[in-house]
Amino acid sequence: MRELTDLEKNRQQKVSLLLAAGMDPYPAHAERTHTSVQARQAFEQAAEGATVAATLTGRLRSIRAMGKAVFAHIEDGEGQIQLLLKADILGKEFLDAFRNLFDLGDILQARGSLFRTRTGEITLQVEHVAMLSKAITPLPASKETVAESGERVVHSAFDNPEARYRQRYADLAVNPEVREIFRVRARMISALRRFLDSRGFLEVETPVLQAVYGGAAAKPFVTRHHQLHQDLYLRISFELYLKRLLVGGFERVYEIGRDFRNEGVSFKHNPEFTQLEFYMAYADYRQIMALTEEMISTVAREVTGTTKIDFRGHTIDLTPPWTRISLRDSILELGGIDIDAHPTAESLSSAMRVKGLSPKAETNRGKLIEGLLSHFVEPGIVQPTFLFDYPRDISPLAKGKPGQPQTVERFEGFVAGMELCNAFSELNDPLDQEQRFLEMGRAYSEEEEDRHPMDEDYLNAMRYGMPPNGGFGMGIDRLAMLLTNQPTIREVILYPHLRQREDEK
RNA sequence: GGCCCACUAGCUCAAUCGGUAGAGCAGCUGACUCUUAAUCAGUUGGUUGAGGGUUCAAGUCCCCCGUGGGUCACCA
Repeated sequence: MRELTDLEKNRQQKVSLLLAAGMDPYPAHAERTHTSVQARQAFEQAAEGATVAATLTGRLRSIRAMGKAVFAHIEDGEGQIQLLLKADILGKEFLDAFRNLFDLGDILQARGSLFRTRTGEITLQVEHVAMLSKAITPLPASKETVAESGERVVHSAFDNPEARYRQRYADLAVNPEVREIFRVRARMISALRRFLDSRGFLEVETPVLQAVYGGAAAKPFVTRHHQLHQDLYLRISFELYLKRLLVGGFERVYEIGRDFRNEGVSFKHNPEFTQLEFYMAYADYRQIMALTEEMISTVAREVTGTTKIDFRGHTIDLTPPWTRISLRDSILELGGIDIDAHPTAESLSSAMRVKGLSPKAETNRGKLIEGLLSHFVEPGIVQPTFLFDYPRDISPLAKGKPGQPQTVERFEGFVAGMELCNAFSELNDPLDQEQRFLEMGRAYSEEEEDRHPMDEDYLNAMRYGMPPNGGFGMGIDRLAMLLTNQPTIREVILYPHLRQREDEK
């Protein structure tokens, strides 16, 4: 265990002093009659001159001691409220004890009556105080003032990202705007559920531990079941399990849960992230596209009150309809290469070299096209845009486009230079699906980690007959970034993955 | 995994050309009964991320390691 700092030792001593003074520093029971917001409301609604008694609880966030009176603010789940402790009410001895034994960060309970100070602030005139939890470690010191412009100015803000993520509890305790991000995130997820529930979707849960992983191109995390002597993979997508349910007769299903991908970490990638996937029988990718823009604009309106959101200096208008452009047209327009004129990887590679690009050798046509997409198209997309009709050889679970052997009915939604969602008319032909699995298997050598196992059971399910359906997947964290105007995924994940520190090993 | 940047008091940050490590807040002592970054006076607090090297002298220069941030690669 680490040694306590001098500040902490000092506070630790106050625990025994509190006990000696007959005050339990960590009592089991607390009382509260009002939250800070309720107290203010009660005072404002009471008749002029009436006494409004209240018992409040919260964390001590500021103390201004001035002789025989002490002003302080406590903060509860809804905000801050001021306390006034006066010697002529509490007695000089108790006021001294308060000043000696209570510190910033302590959680306390205060009983008294509400009044308005000369400066107009509704304040609790305190008649009794009890400690609810003595804080040993001081919270990171930060103070805030309100400038004359009305803008909130934070002094000595606790804003070092590493420290904030590693001690998210301290971050949340001192940065109310961080708490707000996670409130918005929670409202966003319940709005998504409401939207899908109201359209007849059934929420289900499928295995996180899987013997055969699939549904996306990603390296999995491997774990071990000791009793069964079996390696298991943490899922990289829900897709194959959810579509099995369509075979079983559920026509509309969705799942919100965690996916795990053993890949690089960046401002838009965390090793574990929250995904929404839904599958809708008898819909194709065009219908899913319409449902997508409706869902996201509805959720944005419910959560932020508008479909025009501010994100990193842009105003993004999520109001339907979103721009629709085929992948071919977008690459032709922005990159000057017509992918339809290049049916082979070789031909496309040479066209790319003419444009000064250096495509990797031994890669398939689809991956080259994907490279063109991320090079020419993705970074420039600010307003919500659907790119549609993707290469078949990077979409093994999507249904082919009639008459176009190299293209599948698939779209991705992009906003603010980020891929937000991915959807397609799902392949439901078991023979075709088996072919695709075999093609994917041939595309990688035995050693390559990207090589994916054949999912025989999934083919079995499909042979029983799967209704035609449209499927959809979206990174919830990225939507949360958008709706909370945060530049990195770490700001919208409570405990983003960080390397373990040497001194913690 | 590559490259760039950062790491100094509990928190936020200074420290000129390599020359005694400082400030604000927090803390501690005291004054003060309408304050709100309260104010005023005094004061404590440091293995400068770890280790090694160069030098009379290293927070500063070099090497190596750690952690983080950014970026690239990777990511049907």
